[in-house]
Parts: sequence; structure tokens; C-alpha cells
Amino acid sequence: MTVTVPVARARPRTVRIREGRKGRAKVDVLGPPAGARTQAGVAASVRRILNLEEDLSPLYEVAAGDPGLAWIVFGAGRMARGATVFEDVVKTICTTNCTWSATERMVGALVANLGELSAGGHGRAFPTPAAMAAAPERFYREVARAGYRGAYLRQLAASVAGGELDLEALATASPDELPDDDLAKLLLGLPGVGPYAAAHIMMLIGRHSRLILDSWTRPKYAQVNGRKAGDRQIERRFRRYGPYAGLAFWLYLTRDWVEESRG
DNA sequence: CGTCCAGGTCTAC
DNA sequence: GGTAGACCTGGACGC
Repeated sequence: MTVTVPVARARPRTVRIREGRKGRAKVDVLGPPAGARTQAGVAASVRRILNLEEDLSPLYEVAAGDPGLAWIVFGAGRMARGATVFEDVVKTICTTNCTWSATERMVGALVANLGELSAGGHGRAFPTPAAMAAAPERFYREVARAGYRGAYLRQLAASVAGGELDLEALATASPDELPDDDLAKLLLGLPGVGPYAAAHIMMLIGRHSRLILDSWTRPKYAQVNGRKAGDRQIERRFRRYGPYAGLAFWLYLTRDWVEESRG
């Protein structure tokens, strides 16, 4: 895949990520030669995007004893993410109460109009909080066509740009300093973030306790499971996974995505 | 054409 | 604490 990532105190860079040998990722930086600082910045972004740091072995230990999920232990479970938590939160808000095509339209407009061009001009980075905060209401309404989400996005961007809200810190805080319940409460306080979005964001920052329950996962669970089930019943089924319940649920639902590519 | 609703959330009871 | 209605948008669908 090709993504454009931010680089501290420099233009964004567009990188091509491919599968290398020995399970490694091979990263090519497009455009002008990248110095040491740029390489380090790009590497940090790629690590976050691919979630390379996370140790999922506790999940695999439980999954090994669950016939429905034993297949994941080869190394499944790393959800692709944005380069920043801010990006993940914005995109998640853009998935709420609309079709996937609408999500693509909104996010595409943000990047195309507010995102900084990468060195070499190969792509645009996801817009910074400052850029999104500076965009007028009209942009969200008439260009992004974000509807009522426009106000949420501007408000969120302004809080982050103004320094009152540090979303990036949420990804590095340990469960000891910030328990899942507190994190969930904090996220639910963000504009446009409800139970679905909070669970989704938490999954992306390595807090997998919450199940993402929405109009896609509920029927998908019924399909995979063979029969319908209420939210409480679904949560019971994955309770054995404790802090990994949400990820176990997600993998249970998306097995067909993985089997396709693994054969 | 009108209605419904999609990877929900917010407010007001 | 649980629930009803409103909410932008635009595709899908029935008429």
C-alpha cells in the first residue's frame, strides 16, 4: 500500500509499504532522498500504521483453546491505523450513521483540500488538527458534505489544535495510569463519539476490551455464528478474552477477510 | 417522486 | 438508566 505520513518539522512523505522477506515490511520513501531525521519519522509512522509494537501473545493463548478462533494464532489481529490518533478519531466519526461511500467522500475531501502535499508531490497527508480547525464551516458543509458531523469535526480539531485535548497521549498511556473505563468515558465525551465510536477508537489504540457493536457487526455475527444473538449474549461469548474481548470479536467476524488472502 | 437507512449520536424526557 | 425523535447526506428501493 501507499500512504502519505507526517514528518516532524518537515514536509510529509509518501511511502510504499510492501511485504518483505522473513515477515518484514519493506518501506520505500518516494520523492527526494530521505535524511536520517525523515527516515526516523517515517519509520515511526509506519510502525504505528501497521501496529508493529503490540504483543498479542496473551490473546493467542486464550484463542488456542477456542475452536472458533484458534486460526488467529499465526499472527492475526493487527488492525491498520492512521499515523495519528487524531486521524483515527476523525475517520471513525466519519463512519457513523452513513454508508461507507459517504465516509470515503468525507475523508477524501479532508485530505484533498486540507492535507499537506508530500515532498515530491506523490500524495497528501491527513490534515493536521490546525488545518481542520482553520477550515470554515462552509467547507464541511459544501465540500466535505459532512452534514451535522461538520460541527463535531471542527470542535474536535480546535480542541486538539488549541492544546486542551491530547489525543496522542491516549495511545501511549498504560492501562494502569488510564484504565479502560476512564478512557472510554473520556472518548464518550468527545463530540460525535458514542459507544460504537469509542469502542472502535479504543481498539485502534490497543485497548481491546470493548466490542464494536453496530449495524455491520451485529448481522455479521449472526451470519458467522449461525443464529442471531443480542448484544449481552455476544458479550458473554467473548468475556473469556477479558481485555482482548473486542479484538477476539472482531477477528471472529473478519475471518473470511483473512482466509481469502492466506488460501 | 417519497421513504428508508447506512459501520450512531445527542438531547430531552 | 433506558428510550423516542431529530439529525446531514445520498444511494437503494417501492410506487
